[in-house]
Amino acid sequence: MDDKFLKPYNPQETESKIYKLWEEGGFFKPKGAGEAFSIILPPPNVTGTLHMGHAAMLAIEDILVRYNRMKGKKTLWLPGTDHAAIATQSKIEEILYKKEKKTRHDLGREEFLKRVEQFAKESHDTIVNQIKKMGASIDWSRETYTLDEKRSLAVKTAFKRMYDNGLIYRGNRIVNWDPKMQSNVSDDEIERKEEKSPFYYLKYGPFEIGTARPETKFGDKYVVMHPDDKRYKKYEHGQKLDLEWINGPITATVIKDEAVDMKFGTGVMTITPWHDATDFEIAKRHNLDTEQIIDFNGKLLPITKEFAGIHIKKARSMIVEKLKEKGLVTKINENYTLNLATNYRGGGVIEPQIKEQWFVDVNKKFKLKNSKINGIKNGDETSLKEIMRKTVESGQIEIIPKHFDKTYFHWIDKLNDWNISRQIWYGHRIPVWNKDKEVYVGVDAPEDDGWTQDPDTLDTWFSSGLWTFSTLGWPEDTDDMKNFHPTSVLETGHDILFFWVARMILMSGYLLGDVPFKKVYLHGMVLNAKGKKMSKSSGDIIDPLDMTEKYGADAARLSLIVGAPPGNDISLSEDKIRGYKNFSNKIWNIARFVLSNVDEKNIKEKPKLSALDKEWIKNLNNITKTVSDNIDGYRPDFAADEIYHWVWHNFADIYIEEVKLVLQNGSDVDKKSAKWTLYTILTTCLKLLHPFAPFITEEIWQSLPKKDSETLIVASWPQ
RNA sequence: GGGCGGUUAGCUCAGUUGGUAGAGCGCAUCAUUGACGUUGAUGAGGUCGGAGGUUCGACCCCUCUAUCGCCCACCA
Repeated sequence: MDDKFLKPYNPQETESKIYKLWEEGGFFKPKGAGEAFSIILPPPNVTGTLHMGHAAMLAIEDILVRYNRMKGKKTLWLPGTDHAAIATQSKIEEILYKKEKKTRHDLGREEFLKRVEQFAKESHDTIVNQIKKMGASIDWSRETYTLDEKRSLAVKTAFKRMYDNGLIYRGNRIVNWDPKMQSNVSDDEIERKEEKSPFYYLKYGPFEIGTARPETKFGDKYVVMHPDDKRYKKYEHGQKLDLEWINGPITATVIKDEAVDMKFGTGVMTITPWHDATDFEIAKRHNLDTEQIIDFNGKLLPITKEFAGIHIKKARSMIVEKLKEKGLVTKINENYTLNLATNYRGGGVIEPQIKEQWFVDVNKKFKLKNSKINGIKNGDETSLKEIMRKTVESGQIEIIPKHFDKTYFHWIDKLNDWNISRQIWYGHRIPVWNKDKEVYVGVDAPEDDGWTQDPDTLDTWFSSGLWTFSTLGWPEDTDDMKNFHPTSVLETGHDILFFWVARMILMSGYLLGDVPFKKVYLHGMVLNAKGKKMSKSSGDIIDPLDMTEKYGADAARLSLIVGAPPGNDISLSEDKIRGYKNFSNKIWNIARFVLSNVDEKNIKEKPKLSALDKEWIKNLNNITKTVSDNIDGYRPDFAADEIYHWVWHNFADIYIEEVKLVLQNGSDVDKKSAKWTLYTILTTCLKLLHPFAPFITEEIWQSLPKKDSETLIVASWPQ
């Protein structure tokens, strides 16, 4: 027996050594010609460090990858990082302002981007190190970045194809403008926050209207009511009314529209089409005038007269004062709660604005070439929405757990065109050039002079949408594409089902006529011991690096797997991780016991087995099947729990205790049988445990006297 | 307002095609120079949110209801 077993297991000493052994052995690269199994790593944002959610993701994916590799499949797990346009840029802007009191405009586009790149580089190195610490058996030779050259080519190619097909268009529409970020964001990037705000009732000629935002009301010259509202029967659509308003007399026009809720307030409202999506739709339907009241910095425009140049935050109370003086305020509800729209990255308050932007048309019909999508034949007319729906509806893509497909369909049903242009600097520049009235869209800049490129960048999810195939070399026709696409499974958090999963299905469906993956495994959020979000302010953040250092990566991984069924949030405490550290110790001591009682001559060939040992080999086969079935069924949580219990409470607590008696008092035949069986159960258990606890199992494996593979990582999975 | 989940032992949660409930932690009692004290054995503790229904039989299926959480939404 190796002397190392005389000391307790030391993960710190072992883990980096073992990881090096695997990496240098080239075991992370796909091997063989068999069936393929592929996972593309959801690329972590280069905004800092990994958290426990990432650790859980890595653990689940590594389990699937190691299991399939041991089963002999040609297994690829491909790493990468995400430039995370808005998230990264706002992070750098924050740091820049804190440290140097400068904005990005003080630095200029070029210098600012240098700073971002530098930060992204450092962040990348930290992240790669963390991924390795978790034991991820991922193929670093294929590492990618969403903003690198090949991915840029993919992005530009995709944009051009969609533009040429009429699926990308430029439109003057109402968008979600974030004055803080100085960019617009898509509907999905809006996070609504409840906020107490007074609600004002104002006299508008013969009507009473309500508003939480009096500062937008200057230009309101349309008064809208439901066509069926009997209270306002005497007013006709198009009727003009002269009335006194904030800055003097105006002429208002009556509009009848079904968008008005008769039950809300007085059933009458005025509209501000430039700064409200609903109002914009009403104005569009009736072809009404629109006028901007607030500029892109959040300051009032000259239409507001004496308030011009004042920021809306300051202006509101001043405007209410003026309204009061003029006797236009009828009442104020101080207990009103409104759902404030904010940017989910950076938290800026959204001010809807009409702006010219790029959109992906999700409803437009087009002919799908080379379709491998169930229910859509080659050359059939379809739409992006239909592709997103059919792939999941037909079961071609299976979402695990199942109930998320309802959420997914629900989202598709209300989906509007996807706004893909951003006014930020960090990201893929839109591949569109303008010269006078001419527009050029292409992968490369036009050759002749006088063209200027669109200053905007693309939504980060546009490039993420291509991720399963841009990482494999698309638009080139590579071997990796042939071998590994569609990928076997996408494993990610349920919080990015819309942002990412849906966009990948859209992009892959359109560009390849195929699905990007066969299964979507959604994991839950990692919460604190009380089931709440971990946060800096409550000081309960559990850091993956701290935990691997304190308890070992194997313990950290197990704590994130057991009790975490797909889709369920998991509450994590340090106690739980400590519990699995104890399990590591148990495994170590089982190995010590077995190896101190068994030597090479006992295991050369299979002896005649005692009745007891036959029974235990049968038990071993049962647990093997249970573990395999649960991993195959995408229940790694069950698989881990089952093997954990079996090893500890059956193998160790029962079998080893019985064997001790045999080794003391048994016949020679029974002793031989017991030694062989002990060793067989140990080696099989190391294999079964390997996907979950790769480091300690490999470390023990390295000291085994007889084995069917030099390294456990590529040993064959037991049948 | 719409959708989706949860509600099971003191705590955290399992319970994958219906056969009167399980784990971990905690608690109690006991063991001890044993491969491992990062241990082992034993035990206490639950009318499975509530009310109906289907069934020979329901934690599980159906209906209603309470409550918590999440997501979505143009109540100005």
